[in-house]
Amino acid sequence: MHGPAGWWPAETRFEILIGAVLTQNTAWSNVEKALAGLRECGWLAPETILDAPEAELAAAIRPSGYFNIKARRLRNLCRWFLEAGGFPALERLDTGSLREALLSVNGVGRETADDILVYAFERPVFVVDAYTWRIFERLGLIAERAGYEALRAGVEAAAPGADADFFNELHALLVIHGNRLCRPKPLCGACTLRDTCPAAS
DNA sequence: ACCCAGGGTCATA
DNA sequence: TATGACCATGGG
Repeated sequence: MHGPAGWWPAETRFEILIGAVLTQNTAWSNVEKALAGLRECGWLAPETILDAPEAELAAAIRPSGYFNIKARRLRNLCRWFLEAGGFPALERLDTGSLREALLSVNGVGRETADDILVYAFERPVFVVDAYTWRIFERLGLIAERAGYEALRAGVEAAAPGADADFFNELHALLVIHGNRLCRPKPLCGACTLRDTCPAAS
């Protein structure tokens, strides 16, 4: 009914890693502006980002907020990515090892790591974010604030055999419909079902 | 003027 | 382990 969401919005695979950092506690509309700034400078690949002066890098991503910190985090991530051998080498790691490697980067926390695992490496991982807590608590699916790992592993265990596409869509829909600024379009008034209402599709 | 947005690190207790 | 301060922009 609501999908497919078609995540992650990016032109290249590495751009997903960049977007995952830029969107930390930030509206995606602002991330798009920052990505456009990077695109203008030709700074969407790890080599070119590392080659850029950090102050200018920060200026390019200014609209995404926290630009000084995020400029440093992007450089940390790029340095790690190249030193690790890029996608060909990283793809050979099992999901647990790859997750640990991502978490070793200063600026990459659990949610950012899991974003990258699902959307750039197509691993079956459940991403827990603020919307997940809000929605799961509201639905009574969790009694109190369990830890991040407990909820992630719990949902993954509850969906045995689910592939990366499943977790891709699940997280995307939780974000899209958990967003207070993204209310569903109202029905036309004559209709009672969204499926059949021409105004709300 | 305020609240919110696809978090994470660091210092402190 | 668990809080709190800090980072900072743009739209509703």
